[in-house]
Amino acid sequence: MSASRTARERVRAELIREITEIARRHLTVDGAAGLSLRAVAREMGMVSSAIYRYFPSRDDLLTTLIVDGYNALGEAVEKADAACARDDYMGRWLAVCHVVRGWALAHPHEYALLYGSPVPGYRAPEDTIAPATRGVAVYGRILADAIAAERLAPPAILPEPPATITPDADTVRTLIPGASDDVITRAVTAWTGLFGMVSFEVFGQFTNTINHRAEFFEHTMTCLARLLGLPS
Amino acid sequence: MSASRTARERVRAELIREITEIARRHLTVDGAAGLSLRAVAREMGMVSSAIYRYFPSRDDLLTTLIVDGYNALGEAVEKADAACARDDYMGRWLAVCHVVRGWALAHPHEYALLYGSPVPGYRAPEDTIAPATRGVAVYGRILADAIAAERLAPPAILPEPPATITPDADTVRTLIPGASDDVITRAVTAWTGLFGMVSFEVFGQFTNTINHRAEFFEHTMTCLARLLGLPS
DNA sequence: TGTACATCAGTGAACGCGCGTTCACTGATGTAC
DNA sequence: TGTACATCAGTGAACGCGCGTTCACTGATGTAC
Repeated sequence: MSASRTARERVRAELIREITEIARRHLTVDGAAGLSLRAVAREMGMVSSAIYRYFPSRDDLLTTLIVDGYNALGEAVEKADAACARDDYMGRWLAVCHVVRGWALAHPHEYALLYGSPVPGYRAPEDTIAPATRGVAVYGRILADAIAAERLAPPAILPEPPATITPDADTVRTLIPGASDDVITRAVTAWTGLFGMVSFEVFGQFTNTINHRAEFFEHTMTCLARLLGLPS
Repeated sequence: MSASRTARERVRAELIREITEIARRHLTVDGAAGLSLRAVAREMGMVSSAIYRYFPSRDDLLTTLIVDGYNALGEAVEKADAACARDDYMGRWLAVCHVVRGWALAHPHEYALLYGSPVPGYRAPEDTIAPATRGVAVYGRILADAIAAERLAPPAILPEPPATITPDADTVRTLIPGASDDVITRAVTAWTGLFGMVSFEVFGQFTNTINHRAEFFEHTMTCLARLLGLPS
């Protein structure tokens, strides 16, 4: 009966969900290198070999965590953007910044998994690429919208980028249609600036130095937006 | 005899050097989490317990590697800066950027140890703080020199930072005497921008996107310098 | 509706591995008289 | 200069632990006639 097959499959899906949930929690305690199938199985009340009914290997579990992480962050970014007025480009950018920072602080080890040092011995499969671009796609749309509305006015304080980088700019341009090479490089600068700031905070580089981190972050993100030429 | 004590001590110092060298090489293969005293001992041709004559624990070895890493990078930064004309502030900044990037690409795992995700279960002792500031101290001196020579002219495209961050700015100001809160926040933005860019490249975020990385880096670092107001 | 068969989940033991750290010990190297 | 003693380096065995993965197996759950 297809109804009962579904029943079995639903239990199966639920268990997969439970395993990843536990694994994710273990991640936040021991980091990626310390993620252990046996420990997860123990917490599931299963014998360690039973996990292999659900994940063919430890690396597969890790891949699932990475994909889930990108999707969780990507979805949060999409929602934050969607909650803003379409023509409030600065507001949309800041909303994205805040949600990235908030998510990273709430899930530091997951953030480290996505944007920190690569896990030794782990090679990310193709499946991780698409979810990884969800967040940056939103960013591209904000800029593209601003360009289309002729509201992007980058201050003329910078030299033109060298023509060498045009092929790379073309790649990025698929995310920000209509952007000049100059805007593209500014956009990459701002985006890496966002993650540089978040990484410094999450990885502890601001300890004993910057303490009013929310305000600092807000202001520096505004700086980057101005470099980009976002209005207001 | 004090000469022979020195002989013994020199052998000892040499062995410590050799151990850290091997450990550093293992780091570049397996990452920090995979650094193993036993593996190092094996390569030294020693029995594993012999290592304990030189390092009281694995964490101590790790601390040594971190301190050495900060010192190596710090020294490289100092030298790169020293090789520039004192009043070529832009040149000095770019020299620092290039040496950070070059060192990170040459020693990705060491870079990850210093600026990547923290090693799970490892807590950095006080000894790592001083060497950690060597690089940023150079950066501060460049800006302070430019300010003193009245050559720092940040473009007036940014709002003033909120007064809340003044206490933090004061802390940073010990590194950049004479800087206003506005300059301080720009300086932090540029510095995190540098490390954001280097981390993205070293940790693989530019794969399949940015390929002319040296040119891209050079240009974005120039952008950040202009935001800072460095001349020429 | 009832029965024979196939699928699947989970068990338990095992393989082979590596790890950090401790401890009693053997020799060799240095020191003090 | 020679000898008794102290210091130190390195050994080898052991403790107790955890890991990923395989494999033959037992039951339970579903499927087809």
